Amino acid sequence: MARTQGSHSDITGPRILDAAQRLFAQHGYAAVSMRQIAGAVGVQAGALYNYTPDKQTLLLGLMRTHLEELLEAVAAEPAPDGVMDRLEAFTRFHIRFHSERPDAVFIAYMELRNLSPENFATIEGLRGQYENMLEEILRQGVEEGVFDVPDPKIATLAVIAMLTGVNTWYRSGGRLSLPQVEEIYWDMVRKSVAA
Amino acid sequence: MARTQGSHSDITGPRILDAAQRLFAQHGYAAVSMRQIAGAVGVQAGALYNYTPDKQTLLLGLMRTHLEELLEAVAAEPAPDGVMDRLEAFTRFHIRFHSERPDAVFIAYMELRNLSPENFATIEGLRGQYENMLEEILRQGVEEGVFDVPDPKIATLAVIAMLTGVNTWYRSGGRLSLPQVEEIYWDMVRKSVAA
DNA sequence: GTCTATACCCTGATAGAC
DNA sequence: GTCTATCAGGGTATAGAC
Repeated sequence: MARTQGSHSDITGPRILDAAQRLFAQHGYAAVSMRQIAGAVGVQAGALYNYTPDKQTLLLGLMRTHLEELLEAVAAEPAPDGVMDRLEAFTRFHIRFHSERPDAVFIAYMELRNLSPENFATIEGLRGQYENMLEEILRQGVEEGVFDVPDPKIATLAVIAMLTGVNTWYRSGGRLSLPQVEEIYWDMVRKSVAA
Repeated sequence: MARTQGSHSDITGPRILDAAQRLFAQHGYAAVSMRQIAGAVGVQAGALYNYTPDKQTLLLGLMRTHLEELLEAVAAEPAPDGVMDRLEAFTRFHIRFHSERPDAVFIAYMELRNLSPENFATIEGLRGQYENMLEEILRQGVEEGVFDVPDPKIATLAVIAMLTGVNTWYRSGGRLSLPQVEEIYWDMVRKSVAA
């Protein structure tokens, strides 16, 4: 049933973002209609436009929020002294943070095609900032002789691809606990860049 | 200009598949219309239905063909004797095969959501066959004491995620040649599972 | 702030002429 | 085998009442 009229801006806004994130992750941005999102929230399609100028901006907002939260969270992590400890902290942080937000991660990787060139550049810039943190760890480790990778940039992409791959199979309550997953991946990351 | 009537089944069929693969990879399955595909081929939308019963079957065909070709190609590779050599062969084959088919790979990973449950099961079955080949190599290597991974299944997924990640950045004619890429990744794979 | 109503366009798919 | 024409439905976004 349609609700009666009234002011709900403070709760409708977040509910729209939640519904859009869930639906975009499940069916894909292009396959989800504004009517579906509105239906999930319990309003009519037209009401969505009090909160977003258009569908594209809704997507951009989700992706930017995700990446900004990622950068804030990684900046808030305690940074150990040694490069090996920093690599371990990064690895465990990445797995933990990403496994907690499967929908946002999925969208941030899968829906890049639907961004305008400027918006794409914005998002890629944020992602690049995150990647640079790992790259810096690897570069310093190579300098110190602790790591041995022929190309820190490529090694960065390889490690991140491996770690983000956790999201394709990990489910809370499955065969392996998250600490076990962290352990397995940290073991592989550590060895893969070892001197 | 529209072409005149005539029989072109032998060339139109493959051209439809090529156009669909390119467009699906570029914009996403849901964002591409049958009219766009027809336009790229140079026919009217109705003509597509001489070649596929519907859009969904077009997608399934692309994904199944890709995975069947993958399985055929990996089966046709010479299999070395030792597990270390087999892992190296698998690594290099994977990078080479996937880098040659970026569009098909992209679709096979990104459009799983758009498959019906039965079709999804089919595709996942084929993918599982491929993954099992790597898993077998790792299991045997662990038995022989050549590799040390706590969980061969997870290690398989981790290695494949890392290797498939090449497709997100590698471009022919870029900074690194494919043999150089193979070398970098083989180095990391080898170490990551090393005993 | 939400509703209803609607403009306007595009969608997948089909029918029947050629 | 391809065309034109068409159907029924759904797409984003807006206008104006309340």
